[in-house]
Amino acid sequence: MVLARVILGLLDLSPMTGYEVKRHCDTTIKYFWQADKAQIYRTLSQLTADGLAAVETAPGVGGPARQVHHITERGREVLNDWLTSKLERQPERDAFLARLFFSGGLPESQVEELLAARRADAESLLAELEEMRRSLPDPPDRRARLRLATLDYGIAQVRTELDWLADV
Amino acid sequence: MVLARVILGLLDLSPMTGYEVKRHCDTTIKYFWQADKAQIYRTLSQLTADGLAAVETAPGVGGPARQVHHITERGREVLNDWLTSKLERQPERDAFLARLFFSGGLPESQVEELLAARRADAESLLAELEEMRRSLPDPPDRRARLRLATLDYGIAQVRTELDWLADV
DNA sequence: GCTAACTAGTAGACTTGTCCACTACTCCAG
DNA sequence: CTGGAGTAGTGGACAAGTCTACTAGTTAGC
Repeated sequence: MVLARVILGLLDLSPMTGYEVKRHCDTTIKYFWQADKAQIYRTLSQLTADGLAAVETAPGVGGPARQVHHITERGREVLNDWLTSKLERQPERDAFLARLFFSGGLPESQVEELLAARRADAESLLAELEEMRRSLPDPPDRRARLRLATLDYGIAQVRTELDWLADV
Repeated sequence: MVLARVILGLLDLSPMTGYEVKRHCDTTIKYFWQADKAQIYRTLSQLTADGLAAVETAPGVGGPARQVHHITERGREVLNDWLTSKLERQPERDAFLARLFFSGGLPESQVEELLAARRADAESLLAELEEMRRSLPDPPDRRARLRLATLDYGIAQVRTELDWLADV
C-alpha cells in the first residue's frame, strides 16, 4: 500500500518515531497524505517485520522512551522501486462533487450555501498552504524544490477551485 | 458512508439495477466517484434493509431477471439530509504528489520521466472529460447544469495540472 | 499537590473497499 | 453449435483504514 511507501520516504529523510511520522502527516505532508495514528504504528511494525526498517530504542528526552525507526538498505531499494514504477491514476473520489452533482432537487439557495461553504473551506486551505510556502527555505536545494513543487500544485488546484466557484 | 449516498442520488434520478449503478460509476460519474461491483451490490442491499430503497424484480429483456431498486420516501429524506449537511474536506491522499515529494534522491532524468508519465495521463483524462462534455445536451436544464459544473470542475483541475506540469 | 498538555505507544472492534471466482441467461458471429 | 461478449448477481477471503479507549512518562501552571 501507499502508506508504507510514504513512511519509508519519511524515514529516508531522517529516522523517526511513529509519533513523528504522525506529526508529519498532520503538518508537512498533510496536503497530500493523511493517516490514522493506529495505522501508522501498524505499518511501521510491518515495515520492521519485512526488514525495510529497523528500530532502535532511545531514551526519551522529557518524555517516555522513543522507538526510533531507520530505513534499511532493503527499504531504500523498495522505496526506489516504488518511485520509479509505473504509476496509474488512482480512482477519483470527491464527496463535494458528488453532492453538487445530486443537488438538482434542492432549492437554489441551498446549492448556494453548499458552494459558499466550499469557498470558505478553500480559502482557509489556501491561506494554510501559502503560509506553509512562506515558511519554506528561500535558497532551495533539490529536495526543497520538489517539496515546493508539490506545494505549488496544491496551491494551484485550490486557486483553480476558487476561480471555478466564482464562475458557477 | 458516501457510496450509499451516491447510490441514493443515482436512484433518485431513476430506478436502476446494481449493474446499472456500476455502469454509472464507470462512465457518467467516473470522474468523481468510482466503486467496486461487489461493494455496490452490498451497499444496495444495505439500503434496502434500511428501508431507504425498495427492490422490484423485473423480467430481463434479453438477459437475466433484473432487480430494480427504487428510492423510498425515507431514502429521499436521508439523501436530502446529506446534501444539506455540513461538509468537511476529506483527507487528501495523492499518490502522485507523494512520489514526487520523495523523489529528491532520484536522478533528474527519472523525475522527468515521472512528470512525463503524469502529463500523458492528464492529457488522456482531459480528452476524455472534454469528450464527455461535448456529449452533454446543449440547452441544459437544472440537473444538466450541475452536471456540467462538476464536469467543468474536473476539466479546470486537469488543465491546471497540465499548466503546473509545464512549469515544473 | 492536582491537572492539563505534550510525548509515545498499544489493543481491539469495526467499517469500507478490493479481488477473485463463480452462476446464469441471451444474443451474435463464425 | 460453440464460444465470446454483454447483462445481472452472489460469496468469501482479505487488505486497509477508522474509532475509541487505554497506559505511561514529563513539564508547566494554578
